[in-house]
Amino acid sequence: MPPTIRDVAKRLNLSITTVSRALDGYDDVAEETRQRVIQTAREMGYVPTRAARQLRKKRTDMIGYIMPTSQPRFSDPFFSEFIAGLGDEALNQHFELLISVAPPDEEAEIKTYQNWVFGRRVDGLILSRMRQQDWRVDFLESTQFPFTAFGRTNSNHHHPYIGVDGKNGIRQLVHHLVEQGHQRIAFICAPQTLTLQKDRFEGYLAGLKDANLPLDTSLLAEGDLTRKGGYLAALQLLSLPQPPTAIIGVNDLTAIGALRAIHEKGLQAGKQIAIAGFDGIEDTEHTHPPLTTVRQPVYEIARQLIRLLVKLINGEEVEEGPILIQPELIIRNSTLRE
Amino acid sequence: MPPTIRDVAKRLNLSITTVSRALDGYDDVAEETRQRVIQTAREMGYVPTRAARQLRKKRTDMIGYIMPTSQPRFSDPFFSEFIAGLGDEALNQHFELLISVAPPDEEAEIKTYQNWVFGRRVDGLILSRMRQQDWRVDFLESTQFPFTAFGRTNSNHHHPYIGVDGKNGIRQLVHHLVEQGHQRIAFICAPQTLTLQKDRFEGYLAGLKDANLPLDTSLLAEGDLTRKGGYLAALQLLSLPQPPTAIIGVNDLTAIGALRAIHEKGLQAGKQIAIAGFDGIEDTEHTHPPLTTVRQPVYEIARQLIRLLVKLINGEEVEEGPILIQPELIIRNSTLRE
DNA sequence: TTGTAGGCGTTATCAA
DNA sequence: TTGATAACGCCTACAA
Repeated sequence: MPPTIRDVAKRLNLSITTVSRALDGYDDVAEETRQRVIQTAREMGYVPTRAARQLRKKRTDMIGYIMPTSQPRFSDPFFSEFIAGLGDEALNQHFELLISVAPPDEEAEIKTYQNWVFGRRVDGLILSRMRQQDWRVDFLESTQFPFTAFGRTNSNHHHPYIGVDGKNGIRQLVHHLVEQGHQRIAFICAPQTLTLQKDRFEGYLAGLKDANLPLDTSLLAEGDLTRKGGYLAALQLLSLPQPPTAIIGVNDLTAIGALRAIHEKGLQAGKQIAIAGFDGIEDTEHTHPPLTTVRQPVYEIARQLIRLLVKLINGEEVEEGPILIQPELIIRNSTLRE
Repeated sequence: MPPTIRDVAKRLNLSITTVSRALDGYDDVAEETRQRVIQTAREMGYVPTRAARQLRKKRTDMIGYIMPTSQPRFSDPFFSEFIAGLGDEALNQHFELLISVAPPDEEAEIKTYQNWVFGRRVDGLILSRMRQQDWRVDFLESTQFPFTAFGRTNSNHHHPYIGVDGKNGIRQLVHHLVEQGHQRIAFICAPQTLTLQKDRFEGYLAGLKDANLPLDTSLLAEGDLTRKGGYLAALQLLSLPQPPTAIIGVNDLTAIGALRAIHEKGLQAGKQIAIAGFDGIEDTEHTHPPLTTVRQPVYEIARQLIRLLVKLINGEEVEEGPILIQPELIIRNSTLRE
C-alpha cells in the first residue's frame, strides 16, 4: 500500500493539515517545516491519491476527447495530428487527456458523453467533426459544461469554436483548377450531416459560379472521409460516360483513395486528370504524384482549442467571437499538366 | 451541478444504501423498488461520481500505458496498432485506457510512473519496448503493482510478458536472403539497450552462422526505429567501398527509411539490392516495391496483454510462464531478384 | 427488504 | 504557524 498523507504526518509528528499545506506551497507554513515535509514525503514516495483530491476539489485535471468514429483511428493522420496537439498542450497546461471512441450520433456516443459529464470524469471536452445539427452542443450547453469545438454547428448557438474557412479554401482550389483548363470538376463529398461538408461544398459551388460553370450533379459522389470511400466514389466517377477531368476530394484521405482509383484506371494523375484534397496531411507530400491540397494547421488548432478550454474551465474571460482561420492552397503536381 | 446519489434517494424517499444497491444490481432489493430507482435515476441523469467510487473501492477501472517516446507518435503504425488493440480490449473488459508519453529512461518517465502508481491513477500498467536492464520492471515488482509487458528484460525476473521470437524471425529472413544469393547482408540496429535489438541481432548472427558467412562489422549500422534513422543508416551503408547487397532493418520503419535511401542512390530495390524489415505494418504492402517483412500480430498481442493484466488486477490465477509467439516471414518483391 | 453509520484520502474552514 | 474537524460522494458492514 502506498503511503497516505497520514503516514507522512505521523512520521513527522505534524498534522495532516500542515503536510498538505506544505506540499501545496501555501505560504503560511514555516520554511523549515516545509523542507522537512518535502524531504520525507519524497523519501516515503508519497503522492496524493488522485481520487481523493478530485473528490475534494471537484476537479479532475483531465480533458476529454471522444473520437467520432466506430474504431480507434489513430493511424488516420488527421486524428493522430489532432490528438498529438491536444495531448501536448494539455500537458503544458497541467491537464491529462482522456480519450475514448464512439460512433457519431449513436446510442453509445450519447452514453459516453453523459457518463463523462455527469460522472465528472473530466473538467472539459473537446469536440471535432461538428455536425450541422449537433446534439452534443445542445447537451453541453444545457448542462453548462465547458467545451470547445473544432468547427461550428448550424444552430444559432454561439459556442466557442475554432473554424477554418473551408468555403474559401475550396473556392480557391476551384479557381486553380479552372486556370488549368478544367471544366468538368467533380467533388467527392463527406456525409451531408457534417458542417465541413457544407462549408467546402459551398466553396465548390462558389468556385463554379465564379467561373460561370454550371453545376453538373452527375459529378458529385459521396465518400466517408476515408481512403476507401474516396476510392469507391472515384471509381464511380471515372466510369461515367463523360468522366470528369478533375476531382476534388473533400479531404486528403478521400483524394488519396481517388488517386488509387485513377492509377488503377491507367490514368496519369496530373497530366490526364487532376486530383486534389483538403487538410494538408503529410502523406500528400509522398504520393505519386504529390497531391495538391488545402492545408489547415490541425496540430496548432488542437493546441489552441486546449488553451481556450482551460480558460473556460478556470472561469477566465474569453474574448468573444469565434476564431476563423484561413487555410492555405498548396499546389503540387497532381493538378499541374506540366 | 449533476445530481448525487443523495438527490436520487431524497426524491424517492429511500436511503442512499438502497439506491446504491438497486443500481449495482444486488438481489436483496425488491424488484419493484429497483425499477423505481432505475427509472428516476435515469430521469435525473444520475451517474455515480467516479472519484468517489474510486476512493471507496480503491479501484480506478483504468489501465495505463506510457508511450516510450519523447513525443506522441500516434502516427507510427506500430503504436497506433498497439494502442488500438489496448483500447479495444480495455473497453471489452470495462476498463478505460489512460495514455501518456515520456522519453525512455529519463527523469520524466520515472516521475510519470511514480505518479501513476503511488497516486493510484490506474489499476495496472502495460509496458512495451522493453529494455535489457529495465528499471520499470524493478520498480513495479518492488511495489507489487500489476503489469504486463510486450517483450522481456534481461534480468532474472519472471514477470508476465508476451514475447515474439524475434531471433527466429530474423534467422529465417537471413536464410531467405542467402537463398537469393546474398553474401553481404547488412543490419540496421535499434538502440542496444532494447531487448528487441538483442533478440533480432542474435537471429542475424545465427542466420549468418547457419550459412557459414562471417560477421562483417562494417555492415552494421545503428538506427533509432524511425524512418529517418533508417534512411541515415542506409546512406552510410550504401556509400561503403564494398556496399551490402542486402539490408535488414530491425523494424519496418527503419527498412522504409532505408528504401528511400536506396531510391535516392538510384538503385532498384529487389533487383539490385534486397531490403527487408520486421513488424508487418500495413505500409509495407504499399511501398515500391512491396517490402519483405517478418510479421508479428501487434494488435492481437495488445489485446492479450490487456486480458492478462485484467486477470492480474482481479487476483485471478494466471498460467505460469511467458507466452512466446512465432512471427511469420512474409516475402515480397523487395527481396526477390525477379 | 431497507436503513444507519463509518470511512476511503484529501482539502478547507476555523480555532488555537 | 499549526492542529482539530468537517466535508467531498460513494460503498458496505451491520443493525433493524
